[in-house]
Amino acid sequence: MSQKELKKYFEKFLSNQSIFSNKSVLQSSYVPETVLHREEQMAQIAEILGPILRTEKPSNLFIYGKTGTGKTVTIKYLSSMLKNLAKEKEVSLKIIYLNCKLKKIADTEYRLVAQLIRQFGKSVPSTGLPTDEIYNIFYRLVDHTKILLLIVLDEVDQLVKKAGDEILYNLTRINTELTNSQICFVGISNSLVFTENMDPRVKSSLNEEEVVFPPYNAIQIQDILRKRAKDAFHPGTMGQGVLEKCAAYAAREHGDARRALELLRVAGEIVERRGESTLALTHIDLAEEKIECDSILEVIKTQPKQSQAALYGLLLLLNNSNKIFTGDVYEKYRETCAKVDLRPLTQRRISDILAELDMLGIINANVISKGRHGRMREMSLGFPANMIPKVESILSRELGVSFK
DNA sequence: AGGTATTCACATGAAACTATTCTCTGAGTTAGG
DNA sequence: TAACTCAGAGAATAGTTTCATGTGAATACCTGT
Repeated sequence: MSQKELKKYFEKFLSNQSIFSNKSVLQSSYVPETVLHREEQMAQIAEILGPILRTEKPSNLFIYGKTGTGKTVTIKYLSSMLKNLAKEKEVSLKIIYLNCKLKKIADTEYRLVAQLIRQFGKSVPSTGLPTDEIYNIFYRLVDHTKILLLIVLDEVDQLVKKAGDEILYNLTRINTELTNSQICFVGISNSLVFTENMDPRVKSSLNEEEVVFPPYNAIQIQDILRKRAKDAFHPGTMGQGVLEKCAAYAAREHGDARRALELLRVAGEIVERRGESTLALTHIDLAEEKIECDSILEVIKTQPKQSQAALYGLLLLLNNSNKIFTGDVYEKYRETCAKVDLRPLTQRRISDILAELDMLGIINANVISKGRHGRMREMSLGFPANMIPKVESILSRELGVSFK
């Protein structure tokens, strides 16, 4: 491309008035100045956390609700409010928000405590210290001055799933060791049955109060979308029925507002890229397709080599029949390993990898029994057939082999 | 025919092992006074 | 003698392997009619 052409391209981009006036409003990290349709939950939480303002330790709190039901937004909103009030009343309050799902940050016991320490502005090694040492550092740090500490653990269920529930027990026990300060926990969980298979000791010490966030219905999502769209887009760029359609999509997925917002944002980006001026219904369909496709490709791309090789083997079998079984995949997998010069893993491990791919939605797997002929996974692709070429090209690039 | 027992080909679980990354410690080494 | 280097020990963590046990139903094998 010549320089002139390139320049023209950029100029076109610039002259093209964007339909966004403030795109960040649609990003998931955005905290709006009012939270709609969560009045009841806010009141409950405020009541539970209220004692903070009298420098008393409130009960530990658990918040349940599926994704996109406003848990995180609500708690972030309330904590900034609490911070301001505490400053007014001269209560020494510190609120720490941690997302336990973030890999390499807060997804194990050690890292969680280390991250808490970092929030106090002290740095600790990311590895090399024994766990109780890190706890001791934390104790000293917190107990140094009298302070009320509110720790918000988002997606705790992930943490417990990965590292067991003693973590929570240890954390709650910190309070008994402290003389000056006090710590209060707020756990946020996607799964409603999260505490069910937890150790009863942990349960009783942590789960003192709980608030449930029900899914939004279509009307409520419409309200939210309308409000955000007003801030995010220039007036007059929104086509007839677009918000309603977005809301309908999201409501179908257990009222996930985050999804609806993402849909709207991606649709807007499509409109922008095409140089069109209004967002129409067809863009929503395109956006949905794009989100779906992108997320799957992204997941595949970030898989370890071994998983990719297993998937590659599975794709090789696809041409022959629709029903694919574990043994065949393993065989093809070994062949690919030989081709790519990869040390083949045991069947045991591949079994787990296939289960993981199933969890990720890349494939669909069911365990079936063929009677005398054994028990195995019956697998099929988890994405539409028209995506196969894209997946194949990613895999051959990652693995350095070519499909035939 | 109807009922029971086998058997296949993995699934699923638990524990142990491996490799990597990182800190800390103390012995040995070096350079300057 | 202080500063520096470097190997070794110990931790956390992710990814595997090894060993052990579980599983659902098609088939083989009885049983009594």
